[in-house]
Amino acid sequence: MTENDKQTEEKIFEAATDVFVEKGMDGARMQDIANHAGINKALLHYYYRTKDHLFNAVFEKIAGQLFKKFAPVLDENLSLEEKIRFFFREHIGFLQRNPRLPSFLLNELNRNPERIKKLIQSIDINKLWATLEKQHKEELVKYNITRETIPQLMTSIAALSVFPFAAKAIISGIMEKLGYDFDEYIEVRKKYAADFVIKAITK
Amino acid sequence: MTENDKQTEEKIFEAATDVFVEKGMDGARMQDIANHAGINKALLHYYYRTKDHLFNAVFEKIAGQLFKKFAPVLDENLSLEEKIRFFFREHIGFLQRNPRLPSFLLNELNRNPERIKKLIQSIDINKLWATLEKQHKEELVKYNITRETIPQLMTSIAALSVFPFAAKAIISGIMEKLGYDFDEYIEVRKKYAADFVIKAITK
DNA sequence: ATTATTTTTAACTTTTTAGTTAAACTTATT
DNA sequence: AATAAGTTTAACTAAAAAGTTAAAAATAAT
Repeated sequence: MTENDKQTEEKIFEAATDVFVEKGMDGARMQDIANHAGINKALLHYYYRTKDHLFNAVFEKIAGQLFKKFAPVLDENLSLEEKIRFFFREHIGFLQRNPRLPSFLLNELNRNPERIKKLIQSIDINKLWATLEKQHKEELVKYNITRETIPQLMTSIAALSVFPFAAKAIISGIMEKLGYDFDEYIEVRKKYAADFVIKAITK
Repeated sequence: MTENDKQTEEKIFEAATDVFVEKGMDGARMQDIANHAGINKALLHYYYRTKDHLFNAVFEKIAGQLFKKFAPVLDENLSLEEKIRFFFREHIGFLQRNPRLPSFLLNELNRNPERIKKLIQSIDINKLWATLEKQHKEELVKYNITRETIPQLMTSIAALSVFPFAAKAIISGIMEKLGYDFDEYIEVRKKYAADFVIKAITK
């Protein structure tokens, strides 16, 4: 009963996640989601009244997942370099398991900027900088990191991790042509990106 | 007559570009395009039989524009460092004028990977490497650039330039919250990204 | 002026898709 | 066994959007 409820509700949710992530809100079809879940449209609407409801549920879960990956890195008890390496290993690892999330999220956010305010509430850059300053006071002098350049640095780190997946279609196409494998390229990238950033910020 | 034809055909094409780039193929409406062009739907179909025809025309032009920006940089008579600075200035400059292209292109390519083969034909990485090796034989010893790491380096450069625009909605949201301006952030980025890369690849 | 071309008007068809409904059926609960 | 909840079936409505049509009006070409 309640067990069963959750089973099918989850089946629906997972199917919806797959379809929305692949096709986007506009491209997704309720019938397609029902098929993926192995049920019929009537039951789909029985659980989620409208496409919007379903989409919002999916979107918020996904957005939460991706952003939560960023935050706790700074709290680890590691040196700055180790944190950077840790971040790329974990974050790229997460994206390996969810390669289509970046493209999906970036696109839906660009189309619907209202969604962003909610997400941004959870990010407090001032606090982030405070943590960084406290934990790495002595270390920071070795690096070209100032309060002014933090946005540039943060977005650069995000870019190096996220972009290969956001542009996966093109990059894997080029890789294939060169006889390389996208998955290998990504595996190598965990270290390359970390080295790249550390080198770039070291005085 | 023929003059007029081109006028309205261009009007349509520009309107279609605007709408497709903003809404994507699935989200765009033919009626909306007609309105933007200041004409009616009948005339729109008179010039472009179907939505698909119109979209393909728009997509190919845009994709061509963006990729052409990458290639000719290497042919300039400049040092490697100067080329890197030149690239970020030019490429980010282009994206400043066309901020929505990255999100649009990445998304449509991910949804429709067949399109990619056409685009990739125009890129010849082997030739690119040959040019690089020839023009910078002596210089290259100063840098951590090998044939093996070229894909990593190239995608990193692309990432640093393109990602801020692909993620503009989020980044400008965060900037706003911090009292910074996205446009200033981008202006600064032309130099920051160049310095970042040069520092990262210098031995 | 006349003819040809472009453009508008406005109603129309067709297709696709979201969402509804009611009845029958199945499975779990008591 | 009886009741309730979950699920299917299949036909349906309503709305949105693509695409069509034919006739009238405006504009350009000869």
